[in-house]
Amino acid sequence: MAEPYYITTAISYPNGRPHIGHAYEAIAADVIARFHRLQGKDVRFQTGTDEHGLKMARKAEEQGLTARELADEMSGYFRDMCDALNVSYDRFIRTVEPDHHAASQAIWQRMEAAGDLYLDRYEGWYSVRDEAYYDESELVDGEGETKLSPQGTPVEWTVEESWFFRLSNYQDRLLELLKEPGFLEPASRRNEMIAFVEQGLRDLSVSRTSFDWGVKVPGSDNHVMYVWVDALTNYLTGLGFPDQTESMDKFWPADLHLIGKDIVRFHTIYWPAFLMSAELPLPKQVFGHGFLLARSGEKMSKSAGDVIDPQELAETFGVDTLRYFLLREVAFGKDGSYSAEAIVERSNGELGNAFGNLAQRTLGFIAKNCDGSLPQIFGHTEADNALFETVDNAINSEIPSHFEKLALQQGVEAWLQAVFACNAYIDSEAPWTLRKTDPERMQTVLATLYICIAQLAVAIQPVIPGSSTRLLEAMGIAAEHRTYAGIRGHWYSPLAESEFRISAPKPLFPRLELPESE
RNA sequence: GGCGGAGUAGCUCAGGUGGUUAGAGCAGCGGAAUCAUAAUCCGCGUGUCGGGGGUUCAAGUCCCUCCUCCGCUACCA
Repeated sequence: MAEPYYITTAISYPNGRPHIGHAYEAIAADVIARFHRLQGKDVRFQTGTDEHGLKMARKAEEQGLTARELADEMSGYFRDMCDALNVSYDRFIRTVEPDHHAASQAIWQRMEAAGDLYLDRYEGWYSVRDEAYYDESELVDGEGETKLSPQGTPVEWTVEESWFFRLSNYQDRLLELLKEPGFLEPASRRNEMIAFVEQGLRDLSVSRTSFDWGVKVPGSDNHVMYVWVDALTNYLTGLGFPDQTESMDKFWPADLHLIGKDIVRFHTIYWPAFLMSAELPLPKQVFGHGFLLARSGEKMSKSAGDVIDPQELAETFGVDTLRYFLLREVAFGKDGSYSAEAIVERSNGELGNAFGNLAQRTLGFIAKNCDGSLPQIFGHTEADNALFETVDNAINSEIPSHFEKLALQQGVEAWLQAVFACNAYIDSEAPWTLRKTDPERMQTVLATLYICIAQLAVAIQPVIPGSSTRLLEAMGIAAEHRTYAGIRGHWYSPLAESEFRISAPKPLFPRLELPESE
C-alpha cells in the first residue's frame, strides 16, 4: 500500500478577493502535493475557506447580504482561483458546511470532557471601532483621562461572558514540541514561538457572544466558537472526523500544514494544544512561508488595497509561467518580491530559452532529419554517460532531496542546472555537423538528448504540470512512465521501435513581452 | 524596551562546526556556433564580505561595540 501524505494550506478568510499571496500558498502546496504523488505516495491535499467570524458578518451587513450569501460568493472566487491555477486539491473545504460544524463541536466536546474548557468572564479594554481588545500596556493616553487604542480609537472597559481554554496547562508540552527539530520550519520562526511560550501562557478566550456568525458552542446556544477553534479543525473535518473513518486512520496526523508566517502562532501553539486536549495526534510539520511583496517593497495584501488578481497574472503570463516564477524567484520560507519585469525575465530566460528551446531544437531536429522516427543508439561515449549522470543525479537525487526538505527554490535550481548541461552537450556534440560526417553518432546524440529531456520534463512536472504534460505527450511518453521512478526505466528503445512518430514541435513557452500597462 | 534575524560583486543571493587566490545566476564586455522560440555555448569579476575594536599562525566565518533594516512580543484573521 502506498505511503500516505496529507498536506493542507491554511484556509483563506474570504472577506476580500484572492490576491497573489493566496495564489502563492496554493501553488506552493500544489507543487509539494504533486511532487509526493510522483514519488508514488497516496496524497491527500486540502484547501478551502474560513468563513465565520465578526469580519465576515460585518462585511455582509455593509453590503446588505446575509453572511451566508457573502460567504457563498466569496468562497467561489477562491475555488475559481485554485482551479485556474491548476491546483490539484482533493477537497476544497468550507467552514460553513454541516460536517465541519459537527467536527468543530466534536473537538469542543472532547476538550470539554478533558476538563480544559470553563466558563468565565473576559474583561479588558475594548475598542468598538477596532472590534478588538487591547492590553493595558498597549494603550496610549488621550485627552484628559481618556485612554486610546494603539490606532487612536477610543476604548472602554468591557466585560463579556466567554468560554476559556486552559492553554496554560500545555505550556511544558508545547515547549517540548516546539524544540523538536522539524516540527516548525523554517527554523527562524522557532525562536519566536519558543519565546512566546516561555513568557507564560494565559488561558485563551474561545467563544464570543457579541455576534452569532460561527459554530454554536454545544450546550451554550448564545456562544459561537472563536473562529480559530473552528478554522483549525478544518484539517480534521476533511478526513471525516469525528467518525473513525478510513481517511482519518490513513491521513491523520497531517504531514504538513503549509501556512503564512503571520499565523504560525495559531498553528504551532493553539492547534497542538487543542489536539493534545482532545487526545489526537499532532501534525508532523508546520511550515510558515514568507510574504510576496511588490517590487516596490509593499506587502501585497487585501488591506493594503493594492490587490493584484492572480488569475489576471496567470492569463497575462501563463499559469505555468506564474507557478514557475513564484517557486524559482522566492526562497521558500523567506519573503520575496515580484514584478512583471521579473516574471518576463525568468520566463524567457529559463523556461523559454533554456528548457523550451532545448526541447524545440532537439525535437525539431529529429522530426526534420530522422523522418520522425526516434533515433537509434549506436553505443554511448563518455560525453553521453556524463550527461546521463548529471541528469540522473538531478532528478534522482538533488531535486527530490531539495523538494523533500521544502527547499523548493533549490530544487528548481538543480533542475535548471541539468537543463544547462543539456544545452552545453548539444553544442559540443553538434548533431548538425554530425549529420554530414557521422549520421550514426548523430542519432546517438539525439537519442541521448531525447531521454534526458523526457527525464527533465518529468522532474519539473510538479511545478509546470500543464507544459510538462504537453511535452511528454508530444514525445510519446506513456503515463506510467511519467513518475520519478518510471522515467528512469527502460522505455526508450520500446518507444523507438514502436509505431510512434514525432511531429514538428510547437514552442512550449512563447516569448513574452512586457505588458504595456505595467 | 526585551528576544531573534539580516547587512557579501551593478542587481538577486550562496557561503554547517574559522584554513589554499570569497562563489552562483542575471545584467555588461569579448569570442564561437548557426540545429532552435535571434534562442545556445565558451571566456572575462583588484568586491573596504555594514563601521570600529579584539581573539588567533589564520575570520565573511568567533568575541565586544556602534549604525541601518526586518520579525516576534496573545485574544482581527
